[in-house]
Amino acid sequence: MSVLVLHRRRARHPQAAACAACEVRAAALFGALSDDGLDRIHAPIACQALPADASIFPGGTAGESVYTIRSGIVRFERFTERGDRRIVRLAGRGALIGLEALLQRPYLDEAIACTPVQLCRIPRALIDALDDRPSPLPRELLQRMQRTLDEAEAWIADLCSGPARRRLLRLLERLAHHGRSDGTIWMPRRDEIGAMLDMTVETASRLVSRLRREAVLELCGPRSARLNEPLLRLALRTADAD
Amino acid sequence: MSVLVLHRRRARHPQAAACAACEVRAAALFGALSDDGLDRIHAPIACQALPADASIFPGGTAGESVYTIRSGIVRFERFTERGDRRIVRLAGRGALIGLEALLQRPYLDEAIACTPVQLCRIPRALIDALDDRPSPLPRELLQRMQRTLDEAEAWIADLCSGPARRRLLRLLERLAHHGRSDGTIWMPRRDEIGAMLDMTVETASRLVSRLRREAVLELCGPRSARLNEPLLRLALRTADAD
DNA sequence: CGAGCCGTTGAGGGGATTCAAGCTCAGTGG
DNA sequence: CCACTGAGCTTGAATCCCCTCAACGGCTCG
Repeated sequence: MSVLVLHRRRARHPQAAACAACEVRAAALFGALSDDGLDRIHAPIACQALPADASIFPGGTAGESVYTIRSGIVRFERFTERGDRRIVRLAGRGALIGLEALLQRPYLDEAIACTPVQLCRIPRALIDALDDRPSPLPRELLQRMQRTLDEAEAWIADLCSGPARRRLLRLLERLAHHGRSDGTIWMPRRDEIGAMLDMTVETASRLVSRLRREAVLELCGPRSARLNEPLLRLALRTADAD
Repeated sequence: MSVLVLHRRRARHPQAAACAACEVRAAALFGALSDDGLDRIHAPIACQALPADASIFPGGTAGESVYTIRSGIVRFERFTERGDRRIVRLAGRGALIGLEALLQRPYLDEAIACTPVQLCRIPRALIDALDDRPSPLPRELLQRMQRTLDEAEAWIADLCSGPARRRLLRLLERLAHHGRSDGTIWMPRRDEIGAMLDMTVETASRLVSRLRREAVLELCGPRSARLNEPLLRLALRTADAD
């Protein structure tokens, strides 16, 4: 790993020149910045090369940098609620990873090099300095998009893994969070369950019927149901145990 | 559907008052805006109520508005490459949907009301007006996050659906896009394939071996392989046919 | 050389799909 | 009024895909 610490000069900033000349610039974050904007960068950008299987950042830790991938492939790993490993994303050349750092959030997943990778590590302070107007809207938008992305990855981890019964229980758990004020939830049609959880209507129907017999679920109306949340949690724990 | 067309007044803008009083304001987009920012809004915001199963916007069309969900649940549907329907996301109260409009992109998925919903339709021009600084960075960031989200949803649609063989073929197709200059691709270990596609190492191994016998794939080195792309496409079409 | 990781292959069982039939219920028209 | 119809849900039986458990070979290490 080589660290380039660069200082501001009269004429043109050397890091700006380096980024302008960077082969992945067009695809990378600063491709959208003018040369003038690049000149304003005077914080250190660390270029690092990592071997395959090296961890770029661990999941759950406070992020202080974003990274652009100059070459190689990076995967994002997390553990499902049940506890087994799941890869939820791949990122390749030109991708900007670790965006959580911009929002002062912990990294969601562990990022691991699939192949040898070359990265540019960009401290958060640097981007903050480029975006110094007190403008709440972009930040709010970024937070929202980040949350949406979080949920998409959680969907992959929770609703696309394991046997059908567990996926359905996880879905019901989520629907409970969107519950109505009268304690009922939106109950999808069987084919909608199938489209969410990748199963056939028959399987969905069988599983729902079974949950009904187990009193986890009580149907009230065509697209409405009532959950027995303690029993749901119990069923989830049992399904996770094995 | 009721449309509120509001005009600027001397004192405080009525839409600003409406948004300030909105019950979901804390969770919604303009929660982060100051009252002063809200006063700057003078474009029409349409509040609409839709019944269950109504389409909010179709997939693939140019988006002109974002929406906040005031109540209800919305699902996002698309069709997998194979052609069957897949629900890739759910959004509930307070969520901001249709962000593609801010980036002048077509909506990715069709958004459909699961329950009766109440929405606030916010024209793109309104948000653009609030963010009038010519600042390339936030827009670039938004685009990147949007692309990441797109890929996450495509992952759900392609890599979490259907039989194991098809999921593996789709994965290989993606890895080909990240191919190295010498024509080889990064070949994941069998347990990594398992973590990406939710299958066991044994299944992954069997399928890889079979693709090798079919000459779709040729292993060269421990984590490197060469694809026969015509055969890969053929295999994909065959797997999609049934 | 034994230990451990990684990949492969086999046998058996279980879970999900497929194919099929029957059910309820709302809407329709004779 | 009531058969008719179709949509949505349920259940059964047979099949098949994938998982589990198990054993084995190649390979790199200490």
